[in-house]
Amino acid sequence: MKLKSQINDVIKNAFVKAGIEHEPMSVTEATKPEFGDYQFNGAMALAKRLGKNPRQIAEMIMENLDFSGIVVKAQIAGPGFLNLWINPLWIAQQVQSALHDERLGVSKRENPIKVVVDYSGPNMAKQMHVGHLRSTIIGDTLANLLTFLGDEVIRQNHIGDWGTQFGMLIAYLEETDEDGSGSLKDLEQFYKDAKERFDADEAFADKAREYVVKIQSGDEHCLKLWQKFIDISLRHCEDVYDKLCVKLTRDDVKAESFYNKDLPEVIEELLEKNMLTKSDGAQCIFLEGEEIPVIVQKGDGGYLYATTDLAALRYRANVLEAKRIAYVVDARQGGHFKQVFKVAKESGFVPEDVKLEHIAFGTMMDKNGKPFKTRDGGTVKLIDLLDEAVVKAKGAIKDKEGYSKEEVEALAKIIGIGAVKYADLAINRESNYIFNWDKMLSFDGNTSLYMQYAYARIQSIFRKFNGEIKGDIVIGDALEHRLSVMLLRFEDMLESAADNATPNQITAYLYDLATLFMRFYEHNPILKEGVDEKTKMSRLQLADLTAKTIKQGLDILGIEVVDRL
RNA sequence: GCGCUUGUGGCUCAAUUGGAUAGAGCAUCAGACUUCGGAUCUGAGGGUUAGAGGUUCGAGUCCUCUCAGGCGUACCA
Repeated sequence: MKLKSQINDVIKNAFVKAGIEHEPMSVTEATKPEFGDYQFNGAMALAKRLGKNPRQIAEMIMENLDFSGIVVKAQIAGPGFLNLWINPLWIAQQVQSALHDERLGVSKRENPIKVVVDYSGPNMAKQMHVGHLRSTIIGDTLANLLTFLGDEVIRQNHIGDWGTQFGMLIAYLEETDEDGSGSLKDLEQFYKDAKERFDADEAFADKAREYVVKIQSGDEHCLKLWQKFIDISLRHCEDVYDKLCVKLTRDDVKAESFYNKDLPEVIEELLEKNMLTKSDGAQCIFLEGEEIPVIVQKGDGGYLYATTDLAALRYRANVLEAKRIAYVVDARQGGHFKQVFKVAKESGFVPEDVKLEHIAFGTMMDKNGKPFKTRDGGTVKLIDLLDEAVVKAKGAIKDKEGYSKEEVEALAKIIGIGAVKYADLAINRESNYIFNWDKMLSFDGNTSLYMQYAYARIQSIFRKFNGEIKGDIVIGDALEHRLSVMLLRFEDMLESAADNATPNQITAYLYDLATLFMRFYEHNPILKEGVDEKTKMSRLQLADLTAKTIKQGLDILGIEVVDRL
């Protein structure tokens, strides 16, 4: 249900009837209930151009409004706001049809496009740490969202599996534990040990350097070791993805090394296009208005990550045929992406009509606003953080007696992981955010627990009712009206969240919806005595669609619901 | 130095992309229960949106300057 565009149509027709020409303008949601359901502010904007006062224009529109369909009432207010009320009968119908639709009335895109979402991107030499959390879950949410809306989403996990450190790592692997079963349990420790060995023993260091060259030249033995190392490291990541309920699989992995064969071609094509300048021995692209060049080839002939990113962009635009490519990467790399995108367009690696986006996000901070670290100053391993979340969630479960031990485990996982994800997704992704266990595991406020509670509470109504729902929805009062309109806004909200890549729009919506439902439920009894059958049935259906919408919304965020908690 | 970015009640965050009296939660205070799950609901206090100018019918949002923080600044990714 594209509610907004339906109301826009009503306005547009009024403009046509009034004989006013104008570029399309959209209504917005009313800021207050007294102002109706939607408002149109265009009269003010048009006033100057038409040489009329805004209230006059608003009146012209109002006189030509069709009040026989969606809109039943309009009112001019203030300098020229046109407040609009939606027909409750129409709303009731729409809610009912949404309830009987698998997609809750959300339409599939008429013109779906191929979208690449690049996210997570762990480094195979190290364990995943908290820095990967945001990319992983924001990216996954965006991918889920676009998939739900009907786009063809290609998830891409651009893992870091290439570079000089792998020479050292595989040399150490060969020396200590060639099958990798034991010492690689903790990658962080493994890396530390290898580095120590590297610094202490000159012979080992030489071997490590030699192995770098050998992998790059395709030496079979070294490649085998390398592959083993990557496999084990990737399995660590998959444990994390699994715990996080993130949908990334091995099929989504396109590692850095995948683009190795393309790198010389990238340089060659840039040469042909006359875009390269040699500076201090390195191949550079100097962009207009940019002080620092993009270096694509080092003085020693080696390639850099800008080169790989260009190769990846080329692949994604031409082979994968993506029309939108979204990089969910830390905001600090903004400069890098700005430049690389520019080069990609200017060189023709990516056609003009392909949309390139850097979905930037801020850093995770501790309570004191400092970057999130362990007590002794190390990076926090993601897997440890998630395990802790589950332990803490167990403490939050009130009535443990009602469940078996396994049920408590399962519940704690859903609650704990959901809390971590929701807290992250609920804030504007571009700002840094402060990580706080107590806040995220609270039942109050805009948290996953509040949402899960709201859902469970509605399920409890249906357990108690345990009958067949029939009859029509009737909008009985202002709260039911507002709740219904909120439910119908679902698609508009999702579209906006998808366009801007802003998961916090989803959480904000869900929170508003749940809050509104709680108020509705407090004031409008459903199963209590004295509620007539028709009203009961109508309210049950509103509750049903609310629960389904919460569930669908959380599902897009990759968060599960439970019937009881 | 240059560039990017942020600054909103005590705290954590919103604000439909320039719209009406800047909204929530936490905390504080005051209410509502023989609970359709009170893990709820109703209400109150708390703001010169860092500061100063400007643009216009209208600015937290756009422009300029100042102050304060964060980040980035050519052969790591």
